Amino acid sequence: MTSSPRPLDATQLGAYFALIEASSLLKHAVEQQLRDAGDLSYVQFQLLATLGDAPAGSRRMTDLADGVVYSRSGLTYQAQTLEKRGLVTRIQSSDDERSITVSLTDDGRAVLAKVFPGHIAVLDDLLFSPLSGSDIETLADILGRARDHMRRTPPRSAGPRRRRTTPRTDQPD
Amino acid sequence: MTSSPRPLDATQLGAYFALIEASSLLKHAVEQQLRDAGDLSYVQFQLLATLGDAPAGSRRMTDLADGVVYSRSGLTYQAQTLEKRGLVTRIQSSDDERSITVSLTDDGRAVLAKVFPGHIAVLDDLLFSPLSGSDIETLADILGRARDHMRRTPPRSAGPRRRRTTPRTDQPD
DNA sequence: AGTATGTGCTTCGGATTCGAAGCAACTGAG
DNA sequence: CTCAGTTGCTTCGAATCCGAAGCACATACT
Repeated sequence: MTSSPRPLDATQLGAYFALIEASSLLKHAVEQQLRDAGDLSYVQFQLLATLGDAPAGSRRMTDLADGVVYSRSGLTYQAQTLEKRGLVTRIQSSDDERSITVSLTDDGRAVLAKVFPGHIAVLDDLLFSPLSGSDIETLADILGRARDHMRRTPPRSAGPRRRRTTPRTDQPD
Repeated sequence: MTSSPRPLDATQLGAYFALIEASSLLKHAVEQQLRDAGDLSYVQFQLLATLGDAPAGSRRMTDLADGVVYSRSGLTYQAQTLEKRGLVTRIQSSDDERSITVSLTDDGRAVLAKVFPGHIAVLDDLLFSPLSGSDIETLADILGRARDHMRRTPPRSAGPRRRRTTPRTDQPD
């Protein structure tokens, strides 16, 4: 069973490790900056930033969770925390009785603004400085494609409801 | 103070988000695979893999922590867990009385082997499949450079080891 | 040698995390 | 309308995580 798992070639391995290491190192550094610039955790920042980017500064809980790749329960926790700090509000959607709309408050925007310059500085220092303009373009392109692919690929073996996806080999459905 | 923070241009933003999102999505997916293939968390896998890669299948705690970008206390916790499961051993270095050498056991190697094929499958499906060979090469190159840069850049404002903390205004070194 | 500093690891306490289970509102088929 | 299945969110319990503090060995400076 553990026979030749078709080993990744060196390049693939290198790309994989570089991806994981780079993102970990970057996240770690950013986390520190955020911590002492505005007492925010990385997720919290991601949430505020996502909201700030949204059309009306607001999004549904679920969309937010998907956006930052987070568990729903985790998001509930963080949303409560952020609400307590007055950085976001949570109101029930009149449209959908069970849906909750999270919105950025003015305070939230303020914190975001306060933290942003330092955030960018870290990115410049750590991520962009050793790369050329075209490197960055290329990176955005390649990783963008990878991300899009992952976003649209359902979790392996977790899809209990694949209506099609499978060429009805045993399940006519 | 919050005046024009010199906004990142669209490409930079795109690269940054793509990096974070891609790594998060990938990590998440891999985590699930590892969980039900060998009941390992991502860090645990990283640790075993790092050890498996090491010359004698062993490393010092500190090096291990740096390698996977983890806190020391977190590593202590995981090392204990892995030791309890018999996947690694921890022995004091005879050389350095306070240093601990973590080594992969045969069981550890077995688990690693058991989990590896599925791990690679996930990588192929999610990360590599939408990329060309040269994409992967390029990715490895660019991210590799970024990672190396970050590894050698000390944490901002964490003052590596300024001898006196004071800018020799009174201390002529 | 003798003291100040540095290094390696663990313990401690508290914050965060996630999955599973639960609840309420929606949806679609009869 | 009514029932079964979904979907959106929260609660719960247990695992994990990190930084600060602590401890013991090592090294440097005098």
